[in-house]
Formats: sequence, structure tokens, C-alpha cells
Amino acid sequence: MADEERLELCECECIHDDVVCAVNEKLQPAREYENLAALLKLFADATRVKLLHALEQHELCVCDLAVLLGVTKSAVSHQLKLLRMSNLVKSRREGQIVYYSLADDHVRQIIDMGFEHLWE
Amino acid sequence: MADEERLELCECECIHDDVVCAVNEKLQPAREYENLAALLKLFADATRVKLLHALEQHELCVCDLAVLLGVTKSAVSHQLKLLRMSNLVKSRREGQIVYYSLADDHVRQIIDMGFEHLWE
DNA sequence: TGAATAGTTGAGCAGTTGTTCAACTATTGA
DNA sequence: TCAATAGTTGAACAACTGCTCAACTATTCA
Repeated sequence: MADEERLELCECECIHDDVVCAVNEKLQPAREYENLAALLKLFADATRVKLLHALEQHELCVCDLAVLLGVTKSAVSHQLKLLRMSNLVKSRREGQIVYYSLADDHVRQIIDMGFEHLWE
Repeated sequence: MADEERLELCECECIHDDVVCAVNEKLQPAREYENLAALLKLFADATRVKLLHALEQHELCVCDLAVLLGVTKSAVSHQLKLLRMSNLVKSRREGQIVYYSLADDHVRQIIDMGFEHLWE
């Protein structure tokens, strides 16, 4: 690490200079934590995580999801837009109906990991 | 599933009755999604997830964390209280200094899973 | 005992989030 | 071509969140 950066970090009333600087070297750039938080934020809402868990079981259209979640189609559509833009779900249109499904397996893994923590 | 519940779910202008009801049987009770969302919400903030990632590397006191995260001790203390109450971190006091560390390995697993998704 | 320092807490504020409502587009089928 | 239905979108609003500030407690040490 550059000396200037070390100073910038540790010249305050810092208690464990050595440990702080060692840990700091192992951390990721700020941007990575923003991206990670933005990703995990998509799971941080009961409606949205239930929606994702439902899509884990079967592909579903907006109406189906609205019924399952007990909210309006509009609310579902807003959430799906978020999830689609974040590449967590994908969609295919068949006539008037748009079917949504999970884009990859990470969704399942993160939800499973969460439940595992809660249930142990 | 009880007939009444099925009706309650599907008597609306629901498009795929059968699929919706099958999926509904696989879903968890509402409370589970609230708990899961509450858990994952703790990772859904850049400061907090960086804090957890730092604790993954080494136990740290409040001052150390404040320096690493670039926020006040007060802000760190507020976040640590949240994380402590949720059993994600634990603390030990040594004189004036309180050292924080991760309470179990799920934190690491969830963060790693998130980074894996971002980096693939 | 009293000054210094680590940490905690509550109030208050700015910024964000999830929802509904109403208006819109897209597609189907008579 | 027009009505019906699936879905999308933007505005608006209430609820929530994360931060700082100021005041507090806890511990050490001279």
C-alpha cells in the first residue's frame, strides 16, 4: 500500500494501526461493496424474496405472481422490472402473457443460504 | 391444501390456477419471508457489508471500524448494535475497548456468494 | 477523585423505498 | 376495427433507513 494512503487511513486517533492497515489491504474497492449491497438489497424485501422463491418453483406470469403475493399487478411489475434490470430474472412473451423465470442459479443459492441460517 | 384456501387464492381472474396453487403449496409461511428479508437486509447496505467483510479478516474495535469505513464511531456503533441483536456479530470487552467479531460462518458464506455472482 | 478516552444512545433530518392509482401500450379475437 | 385483457409506467405518498450531533455511561490511570 502507498505510504500516503496508509497515513490518510491511520494518522487519526486510531487504536490498532497495524491491524487496521492489514485489514484494509484485504478489503475490496468501495465500488465493490456498493455493488454487493445493491445485489443483496434485491433480497431484502419480503415481497421480493417471496416472488423470487416462487419463481424458483416454476415460471409465472405477472397475474399469477400478483395472486400469490397478494399485491397489485402494478406492484409486481415494478418489482420485476428491478429484478430484470439486475439480471436476476428473465422474461419471455407468449401472446399477451409475459412469463418470468430466474435468470441463474445464484438466486436459489442465496435464498437457501439465508433460510439455512434462519433454521439452524 | 384446503378447498377454501384454494378458492381464496384462485377465484380471481387468475391465469394459471393449477400452477399457482402448486407453487403456493411449496412456498413458506409469510413470516418466513419476513425473517429472511430482515436477515438479508443486514447485508443490503454498503457500509454494513464492508463492516462485515472487515470483521471477516480480523476482530476489530469500534474506532478501527470507524477509520476503515470512514464514518463516525457513533454510526459504527449503531450498525454494530443492529448486527449484534441479529446475532451476526459478537463482542468482548477488554478494558475500555470492545472488540467485535463475526458470530458464525454464514456471514462469510452469504458475502462470498454475493461476490461470486457479481464477478462471474 | 477527576481527566481522558472508548463506546452507547436518542433525537432529528435528508434520502430512499414499496405501494397504489390512473393512464398508458401491446396483443388477441370477434 | 374495436373491446377485452396482460402488462408497463410515472407520480405521489407514507414508511423506513442511515447518518450526524450532542449528551450520556464505562473504564482506566495519574
